[in-house]
Amino acid sequence: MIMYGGEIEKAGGPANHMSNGEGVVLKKGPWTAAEDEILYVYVRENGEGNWNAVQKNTGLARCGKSCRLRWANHLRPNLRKGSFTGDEERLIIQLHAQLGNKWARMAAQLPGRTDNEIKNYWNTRLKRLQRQGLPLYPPDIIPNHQLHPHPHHHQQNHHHHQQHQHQQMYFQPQSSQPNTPSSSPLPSPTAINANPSSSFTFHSTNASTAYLLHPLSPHTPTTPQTPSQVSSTPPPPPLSSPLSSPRNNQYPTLPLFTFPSSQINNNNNNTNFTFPRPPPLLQPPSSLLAKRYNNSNTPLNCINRVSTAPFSPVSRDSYTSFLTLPYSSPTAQTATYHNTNNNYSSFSLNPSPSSYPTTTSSPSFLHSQYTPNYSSTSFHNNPVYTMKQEFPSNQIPQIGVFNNVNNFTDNEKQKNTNLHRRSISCNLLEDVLEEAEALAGGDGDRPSKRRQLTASPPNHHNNNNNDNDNFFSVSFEQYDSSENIYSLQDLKPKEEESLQMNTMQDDIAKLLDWGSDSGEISNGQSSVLTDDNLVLDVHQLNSLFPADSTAAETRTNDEQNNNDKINCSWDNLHGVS
DNA sequence: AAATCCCCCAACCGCAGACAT
DNA sequence: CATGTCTGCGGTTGGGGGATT
Repeated sequence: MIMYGGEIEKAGGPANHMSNGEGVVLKKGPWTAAEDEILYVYVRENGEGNWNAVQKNTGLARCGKSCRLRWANHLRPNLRKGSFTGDEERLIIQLHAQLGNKWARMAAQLPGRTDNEIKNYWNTRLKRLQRQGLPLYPPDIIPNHQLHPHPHHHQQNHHHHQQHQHQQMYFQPQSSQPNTPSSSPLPSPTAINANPSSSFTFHSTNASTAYLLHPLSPHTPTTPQTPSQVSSTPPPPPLSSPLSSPRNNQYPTLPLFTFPSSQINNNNNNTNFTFPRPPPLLQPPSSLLAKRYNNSNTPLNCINRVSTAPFSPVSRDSYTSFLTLPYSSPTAQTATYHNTNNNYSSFSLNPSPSSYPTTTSSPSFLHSQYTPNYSSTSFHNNPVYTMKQEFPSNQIPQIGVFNNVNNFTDNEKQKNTNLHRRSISCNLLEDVLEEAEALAGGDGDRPSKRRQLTASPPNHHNNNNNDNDNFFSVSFEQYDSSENIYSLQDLKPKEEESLQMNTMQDDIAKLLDWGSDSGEISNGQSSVLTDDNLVLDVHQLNSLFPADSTAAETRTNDEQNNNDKINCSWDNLHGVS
């Protein structure tokens, strides 16, 4: 096997290397373009997971952890690079106030962002504010630990003595409960939401913030509700079937940050409001996706794994397929909402090429003008690279490149199409399972750490929008801004949904058998836990974060015809790709 | 112009949980 | 049940580069 070590000789001395225990010298330090290409191609072929096998199968002189990190932070599709937007920053602050240094969980709320990015951002911000003597949080955000001090509760990883120390050291101006350096100032997420039916309470010192989070309530009010009303009357449990999907129309999307303060009732300056735990996010039966591979050095191809499962879970083909298949007009898959200015914004429920930021730099091998030679010798000899070996920070694969790399046959495309059809119908079952677990009093509310939030993006690459596809067609075009009501159209009739339920009885039974199982899947995003007690509806986040505006700049005319609106792809949604 | 500071960010490390054997 | 492996998370480090002194 040819070992590719990048620029070992050039880049590093002995300190830049380590052994994998089998005499293979593994490289450390910055990744080169060639290494990226190897990793990218490998993941494309084999899916995520089993990272240690990358080195074994490709000769890439990188440890599994390094490969995983590189993929998650730089190579995976739909990464959103560049500076945080104001909305993102605001959300980060809010999330940090609620979650503390739970970067991965915060990243789950910021489509396309990685935990590392958020962590870096926060640490930088922390440092700056400390230096300037400014408070960490704006006056309208009170950190959760000040509202729900659990001085005796230690976080799960309390061994991290440094955790939150900065905040403890600094952010004390309003705290009546001193935090000792050894105790986490933040309530445990588990403690917050130990009860499946418990609600998450967010406290805000003004109505503005409350309003921002109002849409998080899945119980869309039929009449305008002031934050105080929301606070005083905890929403009742859903009257409809508890077997609900966050993707269905029960929980329409409202923009979180687009409401001008003038429209907000400012009478209540100290608002507490409560919203119930959101419906479970979609995830396949975890046992289907147990990321344990066979003992051979060759990891199971994800597609093969999928094909043997009763349902089609999500795998890497969830993105590769939509990346490689022709993009079709999202006619029935575009959800449009009015904001309060009566402007239209929209996002597409199906991933579209135009949803990819394209003006940020990308690994050169991902660009169409670069035709890599995939022979290992070319990797080794590296004769074709003329670009700087190390990428800049913003590296985003482009759709066109994937098309270049993926020469899927028509049969393969059809296979992917079918897989996604099944994925779509499977997602409802997964929700059913989740809810059933919760109703059964199991610990479905607290999925194991390894159970990752995943669902397949509805792959509308064919133009035959059959019922399965329409299942995810949600249009918010009847939002009445004057009453803050979202009416829904283009929805699948309840009866049809019920029929689907009935026809899936047997499968549900199977699923229930798997309920206690635990596993993990790869979602093509950075790690995302599913036991969020503050999981924002991904639709809401989609409304929050329209695709990188730069994407629109490079769209082709045809694409613009199809997507004359801002698009966010499913793959931008953490855990839903 | 050089030194220093600061910001940004990629990547590493250690640890713990989940799972397989 | 013990042990080993894999993975994910959070904390930390160190280099590059721009701004400032």
